[in-house]
Amino acid sequence: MAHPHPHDHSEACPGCLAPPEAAFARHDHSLCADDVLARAEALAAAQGARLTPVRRRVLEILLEEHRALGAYDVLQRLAAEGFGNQPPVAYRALDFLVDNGLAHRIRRLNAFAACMHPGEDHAPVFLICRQCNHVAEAPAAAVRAALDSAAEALGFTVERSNIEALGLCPACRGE
Amino acid sequence: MAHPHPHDHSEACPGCLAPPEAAFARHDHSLCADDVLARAEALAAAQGARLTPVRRRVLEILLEEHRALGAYDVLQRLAAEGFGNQPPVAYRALDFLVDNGLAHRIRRLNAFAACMHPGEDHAPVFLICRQCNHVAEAPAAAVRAALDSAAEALGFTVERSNIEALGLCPACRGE
DNA sequence: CTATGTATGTTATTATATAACATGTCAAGG
DNA sequence: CCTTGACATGTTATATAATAACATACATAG
Repeated sequence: MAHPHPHDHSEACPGCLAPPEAAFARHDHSLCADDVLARAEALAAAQGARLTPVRRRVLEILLEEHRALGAYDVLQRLAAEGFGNQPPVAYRALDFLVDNGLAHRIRRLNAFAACMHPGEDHAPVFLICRQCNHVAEAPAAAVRAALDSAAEALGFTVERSNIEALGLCPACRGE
Repeated sequence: MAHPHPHDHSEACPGCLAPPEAAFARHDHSLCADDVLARAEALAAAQGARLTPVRRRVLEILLEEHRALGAYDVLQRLAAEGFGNQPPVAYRALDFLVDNGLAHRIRRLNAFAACMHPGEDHAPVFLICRQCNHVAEAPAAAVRAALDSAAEALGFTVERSNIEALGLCPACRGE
């Protein structure tokens, strides 16, 4: 985690949490990003999903940024790089990533974030700092279990869930 | 719960769960609605919040319907009844209700639902049936506790949260 | 090669939400 | 009584987010 690197971020890093404790701590995000990208590629191959240039690029963009990005933010980046500049271009790529477990949609923000645990079949919980807008993907098997059992008590079967929390990250809390 | 009443619904009822088990069961929703409305009024008075005609009407509309309503759905109803017919009219009333704990926003649906437990300081979890679109507000102290502890492990303080699950309600699961 | 499924490009439209300012209402203090 | 200030509502306009529908390209199995 302490490593010389051309792309060394000075801010806290949002979604990363190779060790969960590091989610909001300063660290070299590019290492996570590289790792995630590699795993995403392997995963896509394994699933028979085609990680085409646009899709891959969108994932890279999500990984670069230290927060969730709106579809139109992504689109702007794509357009600047010679990809299509119409909304469906961004939405299609984002939908693909979400459908294949490579990104998450954060409904509270109308935004998207790269998944930091592709292929791990995790139950993501998002912690959104209202101050600095950083987003962390927290491990939440326990939360998901509680949700399942609350639902089961009512005879409801959970297929997908989104669990999002707004609050203060450690850094902003300190101030 | 088995009671003669002019407004006796034939469908399952969404948000109600005086006993939680009844959430998706058939029951006379109008009793819940009346009760909730009365409690909402008391609550508003206690908080010094003004439950004006539009606001009250919006709450009634939310209580009538057996699912979450979009702001524009509500607006349409309001307009038909002689209230303003511009988006801010609906959004302001809805925002008021949400801010005062009388309604919830369901982000997955871009919609709003009346709170079935006004004033109880509950941690709402929403169960959304993808088949019939009914929405239930489940008790979820355990879920919220799990979320808090997951967040705390990362040094994150949760202020607000939205926990939503998509799946199949008992009725639709049976088919 | 060529047919077929999938991906992308493009135009247009729909859906959701808010900014900004004008007008009205109502109750507390003069 | 009246006026003033806070809050609520009305209204115009616009911002932001998402999708429908169709055309074109492109890869790959047959």
